[in-house]
Amino acid sequence: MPELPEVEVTCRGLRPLLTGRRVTDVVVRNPSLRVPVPGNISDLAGEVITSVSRRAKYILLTAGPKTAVIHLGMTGHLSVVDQNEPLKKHDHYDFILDDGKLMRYNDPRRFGGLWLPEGDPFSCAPLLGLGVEPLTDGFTAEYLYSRLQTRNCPVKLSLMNNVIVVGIGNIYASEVLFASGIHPGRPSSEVTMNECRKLVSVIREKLEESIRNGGTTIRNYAQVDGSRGEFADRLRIYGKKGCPCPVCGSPVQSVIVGQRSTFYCSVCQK
DNA sequence: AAAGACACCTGTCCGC
DNA sequence: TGCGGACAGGTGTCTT
Repeated sequence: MPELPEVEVTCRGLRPLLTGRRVTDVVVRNPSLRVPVPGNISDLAGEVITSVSRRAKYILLTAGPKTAVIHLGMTGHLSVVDQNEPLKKHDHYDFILDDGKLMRYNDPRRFGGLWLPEGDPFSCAPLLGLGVEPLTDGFTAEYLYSRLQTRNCPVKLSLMNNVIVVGIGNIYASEVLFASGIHPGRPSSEVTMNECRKLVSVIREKLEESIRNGGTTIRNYAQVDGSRGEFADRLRIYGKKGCPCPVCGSPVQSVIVGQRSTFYCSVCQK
């Protein structure tokens, strides 16, 4: 599923298609998601969408006084299509729009979620306690260093820990550690201040480069218009087990860290 | 408090 | 061709 760049690309694709549109109805076809579609989602009907934004890997869709919070899980996908678009397997819900189109959520693995919190959306369960956004000024080397100092888990897990920094998932964790020359299994507390400087700058570069390229499509992910994310062609280490390291040529290694496949070069990363 | 295991699902791919 | 097993972009919960 989508990591930060894929969610950001989805937001940017949705924004011009949804902003200013009235939601005339909400059709829930299959509410069964990891976080089931709430009954009050139909409260959105009649409201005009005023903004589409993102916090971590959550999409925030504000309509009138309400904000729907959408998570794509591993395989969730949002598209905006004509109202006569034929249904596909795993189409879960539609927001019907006043221009003859609808926004449709499809999710084969059903790991996604949908919330319509009462009151301040940032106070609702999934958004509470999230760490810093990596593309904001608050994400500094000093901040990262201070958070890594107190942990002994592998640095890869700290980068994927939403309490520290949000939006970095399994693909980008391997990519940024490779680009920073840091072994994914290194204890977090042994990462130096200089390495944190490198990490912060590489994380910004990689996420922004991916957003510019429409995100990463390995299997399911697609942009709102259905096109693939071209950053897949720019991955340097993720999924490259046995291939020559793009820097030194030695074979890319694969190891399980935190129950997730992890890719690294044993020569370039220490 | 932190880390690890596991659960939630379906689809796809690979080896036998 | 069929079948079993491994694996897939996330995250919440339970156990150590």
